[in-house]
Amino acid sequence: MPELAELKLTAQYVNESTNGLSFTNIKKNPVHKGLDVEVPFSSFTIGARSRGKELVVYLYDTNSPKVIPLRMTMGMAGHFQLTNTGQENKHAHLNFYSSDEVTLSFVDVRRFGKWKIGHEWSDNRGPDPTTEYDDFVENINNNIHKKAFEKPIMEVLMNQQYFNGIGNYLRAEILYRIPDLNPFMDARSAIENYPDLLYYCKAMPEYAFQLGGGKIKDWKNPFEEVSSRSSFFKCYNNSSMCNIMDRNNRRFWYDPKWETN
DNA sequence: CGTCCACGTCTAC
DNA sequence: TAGACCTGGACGG
Repeated sequence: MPELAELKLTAQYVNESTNGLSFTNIKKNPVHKGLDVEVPFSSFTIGARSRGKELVVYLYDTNSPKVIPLRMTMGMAGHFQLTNTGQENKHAHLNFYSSDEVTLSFVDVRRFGKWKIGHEWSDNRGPDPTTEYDDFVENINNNIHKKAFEKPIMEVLMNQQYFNGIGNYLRAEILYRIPDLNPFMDARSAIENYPDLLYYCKAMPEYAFQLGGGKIKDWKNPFEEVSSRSSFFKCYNNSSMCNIMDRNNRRFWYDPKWETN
């Protein structure tokens, strides 16, 4: 999916693009199998926050202090787009109609994104390593004795219970930035012996955010910023690096010096 | 034309 | 631990 940095940019985009707008209803595209979203307010404003790979859109009643959260994930390609009403994207699957001739759409070509009204953050996902760093570290330290940390660090970095927001490109770029760490080392030893590792789980997504997001083909940066992709991607999808399919069938990119035969 | 691949979960043997 | 869920771009014949 869009990973942590893209989620953060998405929340920022929702907030900036809908500033001053008043919404009247939310409609699901009938081709999508997801749940319908009924908003019991005749008029509402919206605001978004991200935490790891989740996004919550808050719906604020114009006529009362009531607020309803809408929990979302972006799947592999989900993003938001503000268009003139009637000009919505072919793959717009949730449309937030405003009374100002514009519509905010959740656009998701592959329809892997999900949503659930009335819910905030999932409790099976850990703290955000960028905005809740101390909690993120504590959550790992409190659980590091568990069996989950006996797996290779390159796999454990994708476990959202502990590394909420780290995805396939971030794990590759994080591990590549720690030259002495063998990415196939068990996670417990890796975390105990390479204290930089947890810090990089905060620093790398923050860096990607500053550059305007990962800039991978399926994800459209809503700000259209010109970012220097090459300064971020040193390993992921780089043909001079090695890659293998991991136990979860995701391609892991890594430094050839760790090549396993 | 066809096959493979993609920033992610999910649930069913 | 496979698949299922999806579309579309890249690339091969």
